[in-house]
Amino acid sequence: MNSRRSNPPPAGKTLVPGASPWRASRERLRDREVKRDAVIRAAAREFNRKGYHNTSLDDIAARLEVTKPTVYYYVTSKEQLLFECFVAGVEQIRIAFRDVRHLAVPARERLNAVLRHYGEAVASEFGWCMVRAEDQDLSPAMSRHIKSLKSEIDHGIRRLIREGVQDGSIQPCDPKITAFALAGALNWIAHWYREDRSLTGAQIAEAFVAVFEGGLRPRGSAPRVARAPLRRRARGAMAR
Amino acid sequence: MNSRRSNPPPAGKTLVPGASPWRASRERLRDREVKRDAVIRAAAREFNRKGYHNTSLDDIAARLEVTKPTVYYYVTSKEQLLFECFVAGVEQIRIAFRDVRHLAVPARERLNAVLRHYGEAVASEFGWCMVRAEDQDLSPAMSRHIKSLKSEIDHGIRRLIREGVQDGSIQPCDPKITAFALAGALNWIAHWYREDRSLTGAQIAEAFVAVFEGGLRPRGSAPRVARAPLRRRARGAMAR
DNA sequence: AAAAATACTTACCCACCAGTATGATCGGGC
DNA sequence: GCCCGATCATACTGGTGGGTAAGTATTTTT
Repeated sequence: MNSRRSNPPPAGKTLVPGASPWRASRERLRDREVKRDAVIRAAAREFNRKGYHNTSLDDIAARLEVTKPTVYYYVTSKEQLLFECFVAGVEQIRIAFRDVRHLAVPARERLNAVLRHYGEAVASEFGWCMVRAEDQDLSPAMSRHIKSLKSEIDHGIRRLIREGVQDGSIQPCDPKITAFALAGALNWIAHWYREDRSLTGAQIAEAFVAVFEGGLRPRGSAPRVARAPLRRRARGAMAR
Repeated sequence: MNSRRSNPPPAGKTLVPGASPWRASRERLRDREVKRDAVIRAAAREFNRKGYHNTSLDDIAARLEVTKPTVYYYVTSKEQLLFECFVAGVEQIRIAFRDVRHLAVPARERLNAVLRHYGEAVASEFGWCMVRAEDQDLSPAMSRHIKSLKSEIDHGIRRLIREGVQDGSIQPCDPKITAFALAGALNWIAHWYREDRSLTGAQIAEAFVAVFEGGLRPRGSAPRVARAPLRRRARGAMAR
């Protein structure tokens, strides 16, 4: 492959974000962790671009200007690569929960803060892996682990909703179904955010929270909007 | 749509939902369309269970108690199989738009009706394929076709939102981001509905619409809930 | 300087799978 | 009885991609 190697004086490439650390590895940075991180990050980028199954380890290696066995030197399997990306993404959300736990504000405010960080995490480079890590693609052990982490987050959201309903800051609702709606909307960001980057992750999260909070129906002014008939009627043509 | 078809004396298997029509094919049922439908339906089920890439055509064939070439007799490629499943799912949503178009009710009501059918479609057997049909997995031509259909639905939702804002039935908001939030929440149903079937698709859709409409913040009573300080503060620990 | 650990590479294996060539079987029309 | 076309099976190919064996260069340790 490239076999560049020993490039001491030249290669003054400061540090391009997507570049490979092998380039300047001649000098220092004997740090294994740094390289391992680079491998995982490269994997995340490729998974994000082409999906897990359409990305080969040769692709990832090529992106790093290395060969496949080198990737295996830092990682034991492809599935571990996906798992690490997943954990990297999910960790941000767990931190958000921790940060918010001991705040003396209504539960709805705490929930909003978590959802904002959630949205940003999904829009991050690991967002795709976090959201799309399928249990089907992973060994039973890792599948269970991932499910457990996902469940933890899900129940964290439900808990905040429940607390909000109790302290009156959130409209009475079913915590489970509401949590699914909120998380689903945010998770889906990973699907379209690659192609439409007109907003930052924080802006999207903020806008979503605004939608969740206010709802579609107008508030205050214009209280009653034609309590029209209809409702329950467009049936028949639908029932496949 | 289903299989079955005159079941004379033998093969008295009443009618298992996931059964293969080949079973009794000994008699007649020379109907090509019926079998083709069964193939696509079986594919949808397998994709739903194990994902597109983890499902081989041998799996699908085995499920039908047939061999792979038989599947190819009714379908030209694996990607076409996915495409057909996608179209089957998306068609239900397009019908919902058509049904609702000429209704003399506020746009929010029309939107709700569409969203309800949308949710039911996602919870249907083709929901997974519709939602997860990745452009990455398909040829450029089919990818474009799918994107076009998805975009059509997306813009249909945006349009209803825009009309709702104009006729006053929907709170002023950004149609694009709001449509993403709504569609995302509904799309995500496909991810968890396989494991948690405690509710029907219609019930879920109804509950989601209620959340979208009302929002989290309580209405009417309890108007101001501790306009507390905080807000914008849990930073630093997050910026990874 | 020799030995050992580190960090890679080249070259390979092999399981799996989409897709196909070929041919068997069966029903119906003559 | 016989051909014909529709329907399906057996048996194969070709390519891809995860994973590995074994060797090489470089640095560190003793």
